[in-house]
Amino acid sequence: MIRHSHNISEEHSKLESYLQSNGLKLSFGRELVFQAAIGSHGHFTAEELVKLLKKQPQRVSRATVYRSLKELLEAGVIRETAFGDKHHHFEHVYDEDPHHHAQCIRCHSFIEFPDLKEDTVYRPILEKEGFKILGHEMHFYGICRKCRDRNS
Amino acid sequence: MIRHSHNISEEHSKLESYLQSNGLKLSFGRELVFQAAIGSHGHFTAEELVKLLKKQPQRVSRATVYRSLKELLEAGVIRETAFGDKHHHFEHVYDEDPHHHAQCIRCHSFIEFPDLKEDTVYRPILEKEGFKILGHEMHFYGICRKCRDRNS
DNA sequence: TTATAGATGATACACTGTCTCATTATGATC
DNA sequence: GATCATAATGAGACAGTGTATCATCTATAA
Repeated sequence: MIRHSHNISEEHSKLESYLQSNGLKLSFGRELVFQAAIGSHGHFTAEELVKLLKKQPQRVSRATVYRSLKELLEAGVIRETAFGDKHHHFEHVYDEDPHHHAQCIRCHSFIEFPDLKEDTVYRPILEKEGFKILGHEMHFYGICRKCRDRNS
Repeated sequence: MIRHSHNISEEHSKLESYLQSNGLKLSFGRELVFQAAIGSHGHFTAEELVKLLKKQPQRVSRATVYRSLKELLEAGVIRETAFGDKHHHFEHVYDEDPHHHAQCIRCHSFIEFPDLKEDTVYRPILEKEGFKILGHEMHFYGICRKCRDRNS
């Protein structure tokens, strides 16, 4: 069961209103980065988009990809998922069920599980600090079933 | 209220048994990295330890620091905390109150807030998957007060 | 003593993300 | 359409992080 709480044009509107309220324009480069991000499945990294957008007829530079990703992030179109490695990981919000990740510290595989709104406990605390929450992620770490079996 | 669920020699034993079961020796370099990691407060990055250990009379190289940190990680003496930037962050397990982080996507500063056991909702789900939970972290991202004020 | 295996440091390296700057595009106003 | 101000872009330089290599050193066992 996939919840279509968002649709693409809704996401696009988010971007547009973010751009407008910051005096920015919906340029061709931004549009392409938006399309690439929305068109992705699962996670992607900035560098993956860079490579992807270098292949296209209408090429987009690294600088633009990084800049646009930051905007998409602030606009709430994508969110950052924090894994323990050196890349920034993103995933888009559209058509995704909110979910979290549990990662195995041995094989680095991860499993996803649905969001159950556990974050509500913390929201008042952060808001009191003046922190504007754009999103959150639960990150469990441990040993996955395969690695446990392998050991015993 | 600080929970002393661990003590230093216990952590040291963890390291020793890890080394032994992997045919490694408790060398002077490893011992120094261990001391530095355990002696730290809050988070630290690999590079911070590198700088710290370069100042000491008994100098330790970058390569050794990175190697040893990986071992401490697998031994369970330190854990990785996932921020969205390009550094690996660590913190040691000994003598720490469980807490979480909210990070600003503009200035990368973060605030900490105490753990409120929100994870209990998810534990049954993960256990059913055969995942052995070693720990978890909540990671909020957004805009901090300073950066919000700066904009308006 | 010798042999073996691990430990180390120096260094080269690849990669990620940031920054600058000169150039180009955009769009509003006249 | 011409002009002007402002934003957008790409190229490339750059700094920082983490990895890999390799020759040398150390420790331990035989």
